[in-house]
Amino acid sequence: MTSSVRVLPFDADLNQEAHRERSPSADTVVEAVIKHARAGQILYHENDAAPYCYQIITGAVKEYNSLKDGRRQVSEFYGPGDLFGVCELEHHSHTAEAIVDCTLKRFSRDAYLTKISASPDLSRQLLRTLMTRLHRARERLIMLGRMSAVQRLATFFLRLSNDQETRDDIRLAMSRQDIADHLGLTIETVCRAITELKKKRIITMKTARLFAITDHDALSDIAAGRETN
Amino acid sequence: MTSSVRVLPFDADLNQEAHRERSPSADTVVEAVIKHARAGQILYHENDAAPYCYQIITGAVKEYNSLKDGRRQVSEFYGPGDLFGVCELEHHSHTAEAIVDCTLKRFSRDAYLTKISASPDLSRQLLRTLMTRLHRARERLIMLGRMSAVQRLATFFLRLSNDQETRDDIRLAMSRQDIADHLGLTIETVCRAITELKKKRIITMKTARLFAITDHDALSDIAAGRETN
DNA sequence: CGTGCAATTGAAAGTACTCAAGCCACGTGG
DNA sequence: CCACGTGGCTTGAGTACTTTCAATTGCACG
Repeated sequence: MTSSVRVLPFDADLNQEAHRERSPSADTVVEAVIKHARAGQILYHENDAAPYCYQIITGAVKEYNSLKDGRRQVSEFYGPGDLFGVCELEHHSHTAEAIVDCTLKRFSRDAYLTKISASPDLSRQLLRTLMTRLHRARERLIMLGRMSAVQRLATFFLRLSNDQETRDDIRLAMSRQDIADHLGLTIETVCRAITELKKKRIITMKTARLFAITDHDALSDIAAGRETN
Repeated sequence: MTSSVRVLPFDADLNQEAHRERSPSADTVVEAVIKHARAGQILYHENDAAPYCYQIITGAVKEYNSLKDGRRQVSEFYGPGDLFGVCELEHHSHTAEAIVDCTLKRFSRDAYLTKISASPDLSRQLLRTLMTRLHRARERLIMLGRMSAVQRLATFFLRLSNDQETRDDIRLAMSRQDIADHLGLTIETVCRAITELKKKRIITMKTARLFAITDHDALSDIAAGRETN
């Protein structure tokens, strides 16, 4: 679920609507160990040495940075198939935490990178992955710098919807707080934005963590800033 | 000047204060052509094919995305020595525009990337560069998502100061509008934030485009959110 | 010494935030 | 089986900060 950062083979086009990166098991490249993590468990901290990277089998993980005042910036959510923990230098640049119970493949980051850099093809692919991630981070810059609360939420929901196979219900693995930390908002503002979308009958909340997009076009309009008041 | 994205050799440490990437002339890698650009000239547009990348000899360039409503998000400013236009896929993901008259080296992006991916060492370096850029983009996410106007400006000024050799006066190549577009603010808010810093005697404006940091510590405090009202 | 654009300042409006209270689903224990 | 407590979510009221709109000032240039 959510934004994928899968690594091999890389066949997404940056200019496509849904630019996803696909990857087969990372253990086709290096040997992996299966790990389990309970909800809330931290896989690694910001500034920890980075011996391993991970691929999610089931569950969901958030990656964030903490500020001294306790606020957090969630840079990415990862779901089944997603690979994370590779795109850093010797030390992790953020904290990774399971948001629900997870099953993960863990493998050596060094072995992986060595394998990668030995092959021009693979390194080209990893380069592309990084470029895509960079591109996305910059898209998010626009979001945080220029979009209103409802716009951000609409954009976020659209991405969830894109990343998901089923066209219907969307399950939120993350809490309101996590969403707020991702969108650069407070939890209250997220709630109010959700309420606004509900009132306009653009989305329907079945439960707090399960909803459906009723009017996909209207949601796109809002995300794009073409309000159809 | 400003945030450097130099490519070879890469010896910066991500966890250091000033994480700069150094690079000798890019033409040590592939042959280059000298180009001139006048202030305001666009080097390439968002979504253009990306046959070339550039290295600045003199002058300054801004890299931005435009929104349909005319607003812009400036993702990066580049100055002498900086290399740009490499870290994209087949198409440029932003527009590059000279903000003052520039002298540039232009060279083939393909040749450069091919050369790079042929060498495990070089590709490792480019990987590092990309990882660093990604890290910076995520730092900026925190800025746009969580910081107040004055905090953003303080952070921006500190970065300018870090990137500059001379400890004293800092010249702004970019307009207030450019700064606003970079920080996710309006031009008026940028002015007011500058005025605030002036009033607190933390900076001194010699002219609108030339200033000095009078109280470096206070500026750091503000940037970090430790207001010493 | 005008002209024109960039920068600055002021006043009013808007949006998100803070603080605080209410709601709801769920699990625990009487 | 129900009261109670807990934690996450939602709503309300008031505040703070940024934006918007509208002048005004300042500076470079002809």
